[in-house]
Amino acid sequence: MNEQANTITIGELSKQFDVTTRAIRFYEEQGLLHPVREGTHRIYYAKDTVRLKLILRGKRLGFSLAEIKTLFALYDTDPNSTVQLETMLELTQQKRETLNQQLHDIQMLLAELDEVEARCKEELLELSPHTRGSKHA
Amino acid sequence: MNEQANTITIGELSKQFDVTTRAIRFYEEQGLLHPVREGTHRIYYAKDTVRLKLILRGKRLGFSLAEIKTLFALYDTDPNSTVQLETMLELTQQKRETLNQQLHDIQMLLAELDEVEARCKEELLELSPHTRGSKHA
DNA sequence: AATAAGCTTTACGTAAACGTAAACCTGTTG
DNA sequence: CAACAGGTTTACGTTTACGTAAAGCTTATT
Repeated sequence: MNEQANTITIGELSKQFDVTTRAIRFYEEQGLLHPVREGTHRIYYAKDTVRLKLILRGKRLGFSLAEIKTLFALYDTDPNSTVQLETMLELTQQKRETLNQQLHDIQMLLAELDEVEARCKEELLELSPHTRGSKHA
Repeated sequence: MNEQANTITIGELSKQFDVTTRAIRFYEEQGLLHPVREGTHRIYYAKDTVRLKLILRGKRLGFSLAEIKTLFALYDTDPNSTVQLETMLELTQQKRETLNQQLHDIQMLLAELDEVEARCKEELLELSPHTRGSKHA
């Protein structure tokens, strides 16, 4: 009867985000997740799933787990130290630059994909002229 | 006096793009670069530097070298096969989806950075109220 | 009680992307 | 010619991010 609503097990979390339990435990090992224990078992709250979502987003952007950890530090910083706050602002600035660089890169790549596609479709038209409706060559 | 204009050595290429010569040779080993040989030495033409630029851009976006290689295949495809052209279109479509996902991820992250920054600046103001012009706490 | 499903830790294996070192060649400059 | 800068191959080492067992709990169900 121990069903604490809004908590889930590692298996459920695993299915929700389509990552292995091994990966989830590894993220914890690296200090990216801090599930509560119920006996020996891990239980995850909503805030943990938010974290996991952020981890996966970071990974999709090519960030290392270490980098993601420093990003988390931004959120978790104790807001009582002026120095820490200023350090944090520097960090956000750095990340911002990285992200803007990536934005630029993506736009370039998308443009190049456009070219390739256009070139490609042209040649397809040349290869099958006047044969409206005929699929495959 | 062997100065073929518009060709460069591996060392020069290395400096231009701030990558090690080891990395450059590794990319060649993986089939991403194909420099001409002059005796035993590698020489690079403009098209090679373009390739390297693309490699680095891909890496910044978190693509693996293998994925970058398939991207290159898009450019190099022989435009005589309808099947190949269609395969290519599928590939560009896939990459496009990945890139759009990344675009979305970046926008989310940037928004979150905005929040962190705002929160952070507010707290800095609270910590040093009325003390206009005073740096460092 | 016994079995299965799901959890736990521990530990060795692996692919990717180079780093680093050794040992050698080659062109040129003092 | 000797030394040095920069190139070459070969090969083993390293980090990251897990995969893949193995072997043993724990909890629900039969």
